Amino acid sequence: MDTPVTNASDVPAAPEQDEHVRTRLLNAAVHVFDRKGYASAAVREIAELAGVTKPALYYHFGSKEGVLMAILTQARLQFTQALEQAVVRTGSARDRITALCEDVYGLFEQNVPVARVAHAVLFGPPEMAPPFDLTAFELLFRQAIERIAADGQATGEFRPGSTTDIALAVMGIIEGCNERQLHQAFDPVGVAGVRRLLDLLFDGVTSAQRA
Amino acid sequence: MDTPVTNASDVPAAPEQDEHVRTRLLNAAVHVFDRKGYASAAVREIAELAGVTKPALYYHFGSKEGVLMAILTQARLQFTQALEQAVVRTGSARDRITALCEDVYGLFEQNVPVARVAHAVLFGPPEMAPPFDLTAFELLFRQAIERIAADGQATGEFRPGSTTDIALAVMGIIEGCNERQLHQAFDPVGVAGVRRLLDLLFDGVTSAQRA
DNA sequence: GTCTATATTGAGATAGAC
DNA sequence: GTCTATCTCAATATAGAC
Repeated sequence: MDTPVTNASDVPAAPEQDEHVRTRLLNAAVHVFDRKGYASAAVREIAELAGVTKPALYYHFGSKEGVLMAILTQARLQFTQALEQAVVRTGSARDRITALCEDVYGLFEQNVPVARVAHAVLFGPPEMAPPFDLTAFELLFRQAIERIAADGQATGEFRPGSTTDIALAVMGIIEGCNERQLHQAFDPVGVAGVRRLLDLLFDGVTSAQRA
Repeated sequence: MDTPVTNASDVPAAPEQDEHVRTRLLNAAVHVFDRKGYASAAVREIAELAGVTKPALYYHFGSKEGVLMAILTQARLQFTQALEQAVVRTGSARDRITALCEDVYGLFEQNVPVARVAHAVLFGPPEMAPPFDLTAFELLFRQAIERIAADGQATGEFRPGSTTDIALAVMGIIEGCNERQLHQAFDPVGVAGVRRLLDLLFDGVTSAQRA
């Protein structure tokens, strides 16, 4: 409220908030897209939430679609970068897969609104938003698991078999956990739950392994 | 095309199709909702696809929302009924769970458009459509698996542990398989894939079970 | 860069004839 | 029950001042 205005040289008057208008618009858009859905979201509401008016939004992003594209581009970059960093690890194949999955789960946990918007676009109708490839994340994730699984099979830690099947099983479990934190009506399983479910997959449900 | 018109007593003129208007509207709505999404779907397009005009739709369903509700109500009934029938089975716990999952996967496989619409509503923004409880299916599915898993633990077929964890792992794998057939860009794994992934969970990924 | 004011289009819903 | 014609309103986007 009564913060003194610093007369920095190239900083224009931003009396209320330090964030740039562009950032405020993006945050507001994520919030509104998340609650109303992209199609039902009103540009007016986004602008008001950001404390500006509609023309400011159109000045920065060109269109409502442009706002969504900016959100998705940023999210895709952030997620893939975090995934690439998480891939390089040492230890047993089991521990490496577990750590990777915990990272991915944590990534969703700390970005629930963006993840929900991205999830809606990924699984939403193709004619709603223009084509935006979000499968890169899925591919990166799957190939990382497949590579670790191949290592595990080479050392004898894992039983032989299709590494793609292993990756699909792991990703299914993680996807299930992620959807439980994306959906309001379900209780999130938490990181501990992720580890328990993965242990189940590694060790098996039955009491005796078959031939 | 050239089917002779039967002059049934109380059947009004339906020259082109035998289906009642209500059914044609529902099918058309599923198709349009699936492609455009509920919010972006135009009532006019639904009516045209069904071969009628807008007032006919409003006569039968009252509103665009009413059409969606009719679709979801019918889908929920159909899915829960099929699930209840699939639960009662005999054999080992492993076989019962596998058969149940194959049934659920097949249910989605044979109703992809409806499943996509339902999935979009379930995971879509809460303020878009009025609240419609689709979690009943999830609950029914989970409890069925938990019950079978408890049986398996009682007979010693399954290792002791949380039956909820077993259910969540199984459902995650199935949900992953279902999403791969709901999404256009992924290759469906098929029923054979479902079985392979479940085998992986039952037998475990590692070569030796730990204490 | 951001505003006020407005253009323009499209969609949900309805009135009333048949 | 289904149609033609229309109402009403909200939403994207823009023009032009400052």
